[in-house]
Amino acid sequence: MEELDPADVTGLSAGEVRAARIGDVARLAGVSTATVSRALANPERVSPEARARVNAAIAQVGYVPNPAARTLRSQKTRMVLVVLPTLDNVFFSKILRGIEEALFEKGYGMIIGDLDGSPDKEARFAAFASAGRVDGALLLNGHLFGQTRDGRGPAMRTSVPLVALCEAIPGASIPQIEVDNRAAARRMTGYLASLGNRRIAYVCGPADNVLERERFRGYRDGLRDAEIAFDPDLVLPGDYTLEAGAVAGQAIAARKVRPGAVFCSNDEMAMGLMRSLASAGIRVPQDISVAGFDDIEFAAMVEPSLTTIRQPRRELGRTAAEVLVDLLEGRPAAPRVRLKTELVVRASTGPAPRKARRPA
Amino acid sequence: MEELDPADVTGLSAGEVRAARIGDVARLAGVSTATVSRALANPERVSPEARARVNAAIAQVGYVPNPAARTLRSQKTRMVLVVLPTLDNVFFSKILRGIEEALFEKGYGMIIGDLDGSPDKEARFAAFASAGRVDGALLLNGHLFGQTRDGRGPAMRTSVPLVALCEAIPGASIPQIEVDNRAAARRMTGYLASLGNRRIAYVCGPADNVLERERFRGYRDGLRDAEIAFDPDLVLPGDYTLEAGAVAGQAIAARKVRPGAVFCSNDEMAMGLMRSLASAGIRVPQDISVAGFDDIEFAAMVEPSLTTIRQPRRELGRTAAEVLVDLLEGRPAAPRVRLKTELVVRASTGPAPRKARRPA
DNA sequence: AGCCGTCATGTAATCGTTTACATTGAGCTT
DNA sequence: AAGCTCAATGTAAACGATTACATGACGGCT
Repeated sequence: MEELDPADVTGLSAGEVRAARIGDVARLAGVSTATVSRALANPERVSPEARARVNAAIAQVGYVPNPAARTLRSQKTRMVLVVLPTLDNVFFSKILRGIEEALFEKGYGMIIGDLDGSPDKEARFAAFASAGRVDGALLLNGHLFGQTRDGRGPAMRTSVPLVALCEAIPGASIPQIEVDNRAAARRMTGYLASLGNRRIAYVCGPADNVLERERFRGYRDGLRDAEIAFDPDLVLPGDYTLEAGAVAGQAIAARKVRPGAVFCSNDEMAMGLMRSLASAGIRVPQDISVAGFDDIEFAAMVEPSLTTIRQPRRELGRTAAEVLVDLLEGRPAAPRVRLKTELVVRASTGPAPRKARRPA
Repeated sequence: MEELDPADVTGLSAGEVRAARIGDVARLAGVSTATVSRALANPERVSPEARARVNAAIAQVGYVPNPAARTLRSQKTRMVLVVLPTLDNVFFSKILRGIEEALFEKGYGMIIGDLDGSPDKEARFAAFASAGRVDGALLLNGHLFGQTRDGRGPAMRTSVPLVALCEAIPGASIPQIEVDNRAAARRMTGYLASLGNRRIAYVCGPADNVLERERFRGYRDGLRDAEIAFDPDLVLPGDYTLEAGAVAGQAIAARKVRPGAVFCSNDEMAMGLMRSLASAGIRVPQDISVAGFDDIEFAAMVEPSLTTIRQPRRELGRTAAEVLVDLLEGRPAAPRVRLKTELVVRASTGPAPRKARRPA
């Protein structure tokens, strides 16, 4: 263990009494503040000699531009607000990481807005954004950000560039980065059918969720492809939590005639469901196949490991951040990006049980 | 599905052409800008009549103070930087949520700094903080934030209030909010011993991690309590990831003489380890008991469910944020807070296997 | 030689607040 | 009635950058 000087343990203490300002640099370099500013923003507009003197002066006094002054004058914050339904969900963490990475590279900071199911917070974040504290926002929720119930956001004044992720907003005129949820769900349903299943249950996410609607549509597409009639009794409610999956699992376990496969709209629910089935003595995949969606880290680690749809989460975040920055810096931005998914077959799915198998 | 006007889908468009300024409010209310400013910051310092007129004017023009101007003048940003090792870890998400919650209530915003193992980023975040973009910082990493290798942070000028969480920094003079990792690990080790185990393995976190050192000490304390000699062969390296746990599990499975219990320094590793053991046909808890640390959500959902130490993660975040705000607003701040942990016994631990049992 | 465009630089206005200091008048004291 | 205090308000100077506009020097062209 290294020795530490408690007085300087933060690394943030000491040094000059007051921070150097642009004027200090200018004086030291023998130029005007305008030249210093230009040397920083447009080096090519300043003579090499002046530039060198300015850089030397900056290094000497350890000048760091004051962001508040910059923002006040230029109206640019180099900050992005990221609005998400909840921080408390592994699904978002990797996306966030992708966002953070990309923003960091471009010199932007990230401010997190955790909605946490509260409309209150939504309004406050919207006000925050439109008060000019950020240059733009990334929306990971499918709602119409900043709209009040009466359809008129009173705090909204300035137009803030937005990019939506994950839960595409239908008809919205803002760029959207998404995964083809519908096609992926269709593919998974088809795969479950190909195992010999005729009774394929579906555990839903929240009904008001745009992304969920897409997945559900994909499920129905897949049934149609396999010429299986849609059966509302095989659709169970859920809300993307482990608990909801557990509840759905209990419901299924309690049934007399069970589905041969259950497609859960996300991995957490699939895991909760498998847990309930195990408690009820139902074997996966011998008695029932279970599939999820998202491919979170734990999906490979549960017993049995979970068949699921892999989404390029980090990529999703990166791309969204890049598109937003393009937008912010006046470059043409892709209006809509679709990223590919992948069907990951693991141990939680297998041939349909005999009795549930499609007759010849 | 509700009908949307695509033109106003963002909720952020339209309205007045330019945002109202304090001068507009002042003119409308028939007072000076100073009075408006005071009515906002210290309502009791203006007459009730003036206050009423100001409030009416604010409502009428939809005035929102410009944060950059405010910050420039007052040197307060009402922003806090949260530095963490990685966003990509469920352990942090609940802490973050607690932080976000508390900060939000106090009217502060949160900026995320994901270190992602890069010293580069650390320096940049430190520069960011000391450039005055935040009022203070919350450290979820055990490092000395902002110190460069040579011990002198060149970008560091101003002293930024800090509060450390999770990985306490020994000898540091900043407030620390922590869990008694050592006592908790001791307790768990004692519990495993009480099941009849003499050979209790330990899977480590990263060696340079302060919190890890505490847990390891607790493990040794626990061995001593049970009068079990410390055996270095029973200590396996790890880094808090699922993969590291899986590797440790393979190592253990390959041994001729196996431990009766394995205490993993976090839940992810315990889950990876159980996965490997299962693949090797070793039964948990009949052949080996496995315990984790943290009690992440998934701990209750794996098969078998995991015995672990519950940490009040959200509370941890909340408390840290509150202490920091106290510090920022000049109130006396608690120099050190210790939160209680809880031993959660689930299905992954059970009586030691016969042959491993302590003689008489 | 005179004119003009270009380049490098400087001067000073500007961004929108907060707040130190000044001013006013009302109410009290002596 | 003069003097004093205090509350309420106003005036104007910061805060620290960016940037429109002005300036001067230089070189090329006619």
